[in-house]
Amino acid sequence: MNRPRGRPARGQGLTAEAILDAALALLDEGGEAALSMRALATRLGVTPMSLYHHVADRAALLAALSERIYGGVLDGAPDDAPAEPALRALLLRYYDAVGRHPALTLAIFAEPAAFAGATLRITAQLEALLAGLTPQFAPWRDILVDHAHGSGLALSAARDAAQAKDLRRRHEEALDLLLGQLRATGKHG
Amino acid sequence: MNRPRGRPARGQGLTAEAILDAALALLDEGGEAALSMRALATRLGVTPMSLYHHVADRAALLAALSERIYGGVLDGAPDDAPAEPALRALLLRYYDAVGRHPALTLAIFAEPAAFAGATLRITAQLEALLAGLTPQFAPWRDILVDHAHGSGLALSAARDAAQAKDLRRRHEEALDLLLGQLRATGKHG
DNA sequence: ACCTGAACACCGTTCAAGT
DNA sequence: ACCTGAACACCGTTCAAGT
Repeated sequence: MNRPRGRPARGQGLTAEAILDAALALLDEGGEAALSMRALATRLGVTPMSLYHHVADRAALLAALSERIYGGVLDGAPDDAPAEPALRALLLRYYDAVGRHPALTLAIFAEPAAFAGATLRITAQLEALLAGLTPQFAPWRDILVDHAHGSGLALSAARDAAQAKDLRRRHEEALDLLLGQLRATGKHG
Repeated sequence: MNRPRGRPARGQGLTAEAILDAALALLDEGGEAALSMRALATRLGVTPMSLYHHVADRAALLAALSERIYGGVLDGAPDDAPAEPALRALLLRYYDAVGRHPALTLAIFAEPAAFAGATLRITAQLEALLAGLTPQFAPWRDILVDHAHGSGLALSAARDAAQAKDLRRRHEEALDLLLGQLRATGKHG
């Protein structure tokens, strides 16, 4: 394509924000394979190399997306709420984040470098809440996180919105089953 | 490279077996990114195109690997054993398969076509065993499978064999915690 | 500072040709 | 039947050059 080279005349050039928006859209639409630096550049109407002025490389792009999506999971959580409803709400927000962006989640699983920021903070918050409910917080932390992951990823196989809603309802029931067990264990364990 | 072209003189040419062995080794050593058709061909001392006479494409290769690894999980399970120990043994064999080949597991997650054979049979067997233990088999099936996945994948972050062993012990404890809850639920639920 | 084209070392897969 | 080289349409990333 014959695009003018050099810096564009006006100030509205490429931004990290716009790159992340487009990258997330590619990921959501076509899975990890669809998110290539070249496809991303094409979608933004730019050459692939322009991207490297705003993100270090593809791994950093995934890490930034992880921060954007999973960072939001911890926002808006009142810290004066009782532990159990707070735990339940946090887990459902996490499940929803996984379910909305399964390809991102899978990509992060394979990219240990992206497993640094928001996901660790979520785990820490989870542990803090669990510590107030049961002495055995480590196994419960794993069980609950794994369940959110697996159940959220399964959401991507839903045929339509109705089935997705049904899956979410069943996830919520299973979560309540687990939280009921946790409550029983916490009391006499 | 100057390799003789055409069919090799003796009968010991490339086999699907040898391709799967090498593919699994690449996957285990370097993750999904390391398993390219070209790297696989190089490791086997062959041109990339030779592979296509034995496997349809990369997706079929992953599906065949899935069948090899997860097919073994169901083998050697006596069907006259009581449901609970049979369930426990099946889940631990599944966990071990995931833990031994995390990259394969992750690759299959992203490749819906590979989610056909052995994994579905494992789920079916799990459901059959659970049906004898609790009326609520669907949520427990999800909880137990998700836990095996998550915990097995976490195994790949272990620094050494000692830590891996410790993680496995903790997984087993968490599994027994869940099975204890399941037993309690089954009785009065 | 930010964008460009050209280049390098890769991919998966198809095709026509060898034996 | 099974292997080959050449080709096509892709990758991520680096570099030197433009404005």
